Amino acid sequence: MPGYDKYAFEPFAVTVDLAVLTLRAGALHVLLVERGQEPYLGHWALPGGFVLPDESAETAARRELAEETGLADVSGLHLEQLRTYSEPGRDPRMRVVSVAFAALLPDAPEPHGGGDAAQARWLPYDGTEPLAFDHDRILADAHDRVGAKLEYTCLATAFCPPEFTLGELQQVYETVWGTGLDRPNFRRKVLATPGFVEPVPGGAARLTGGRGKPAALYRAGTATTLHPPLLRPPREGRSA
Amino acid sequence: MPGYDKYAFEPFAVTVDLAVLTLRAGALHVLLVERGQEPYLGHWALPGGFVLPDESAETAARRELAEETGLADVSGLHLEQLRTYSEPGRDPRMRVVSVAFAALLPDAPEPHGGGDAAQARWLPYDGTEPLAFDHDRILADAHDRVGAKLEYTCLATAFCPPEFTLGELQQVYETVWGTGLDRPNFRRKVLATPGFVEPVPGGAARLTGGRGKPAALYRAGTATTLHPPLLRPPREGRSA
DNA sequence: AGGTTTATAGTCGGTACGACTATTAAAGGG
DNA sequence: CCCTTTAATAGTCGTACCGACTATAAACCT
Repeated sequence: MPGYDKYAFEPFAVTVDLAVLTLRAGALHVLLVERGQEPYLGHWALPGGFVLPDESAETAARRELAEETGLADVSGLHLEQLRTYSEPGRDPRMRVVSVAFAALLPDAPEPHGGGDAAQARWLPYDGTEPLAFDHDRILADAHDRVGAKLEYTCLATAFCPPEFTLGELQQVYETVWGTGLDRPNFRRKVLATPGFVEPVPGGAARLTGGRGKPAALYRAGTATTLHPPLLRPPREGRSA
Repeated sequence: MPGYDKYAFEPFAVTVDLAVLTLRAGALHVLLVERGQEPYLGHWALPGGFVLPDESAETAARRELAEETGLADVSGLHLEQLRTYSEPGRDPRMRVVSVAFAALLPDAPEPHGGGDAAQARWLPYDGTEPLAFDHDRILADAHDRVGAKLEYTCLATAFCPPEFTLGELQQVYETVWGTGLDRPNFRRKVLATPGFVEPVPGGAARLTGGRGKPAALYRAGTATTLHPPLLRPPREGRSA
């Protein structure tokens, strides 16, 4: 290693942790794996793994995403770096620095333990999961980040299939934020934002399994940011 | 290392890189160090260094910040993790994963090479600096992040001394965004946001060295977020 | 004193958004 | 087959907020 004193630094293990979020039946779900060894044996944890020698953290994250979800093609999925967790004691065995990512998926099938032996499952997110290591904090940070980015980006479409209704898009906001939104106002706002969604030409209704008037279908537009933003309703609970 | 196969991972060097920003004479400046060895000998680079065995990245960043600026107390300065850069080839010597931070300072004295031998200097930021490694990208990301956070947080006060005028606060926005703002409107917006700033009781003027009516002094308030946000004027240059 | 400079106060019109009502198009039940 | 139910879509109204602009106040300079 020319140029570096070989004792000037401590070598670390570098891993990625993934907060994989999706909407299932109107509720926010997160992909978790059950730990098969100590520490935290039997606890739920975020999927993740080591960064390989020739990988960037982003590459490793996408590889892990494919392995853990069992999906054939994860190239189109939204993957976003959250931040890096590096507290000295966060893994009792050794010094591990973990780069955390959030991944957003349309409703996906139950994973059948792709690469890893440990079982992976979708579990509903309620903000109070006790997870292994500092993973509950990572998950909470992921939720915060996604909720904030819904306000000023077009990120919500990452939770939707290629063609979706405005009602489904609204469900994304309501589920992530945990609030209700007025339907006509939401519709007006989304349609008034150029490039957020564009109508599917012949898009009458999807195969109508439901009651009521079938909704028109839309695709994600080309815009990435919302100007002006779509602000979530201010919390009533002003603490005194 | 119980529980880990000792060959399951590659050890990495973990460093922190700092984009230290300040306002000097109405222009955005960044703290840079001149490299004293290959690679990039003689190039400007962001200050930074290795994360020590018992440090988190945040702790290492604040230590480096103190060393490089030469400031006695950096505990009150705003320090924010940007993201982690981990491309395999970003340092030609070895595998280095770097956690990048942005630090915001009120106008600070010229650093006199605190801990490191390499000279550190404030240089004006114009967005086109060719820096060592991928530091120009880190710096651009820092600028983007700070500009975005000015919109929906009270971050601007981190660039100001403990007591400041509204004109100085406006200068922060104008300098970071590179746009002009209407002074009465800016004033109305800031004062209408509860907790953004609070007036200094006996705060007439600062030692008035300037011409014109002396401005009232304010301190940073307790609020951290701006609801509704203070949006930057939309860019006119809609590319075709 | 008069003019310059900068801070502060106030006005006015347009846009956007929250709350609400009305209409339309499907499914289902008697 | 009509009538109810359900959900999507259309439209209205008042207000908060924001951009653009004008007016006043308080310092300094010559």
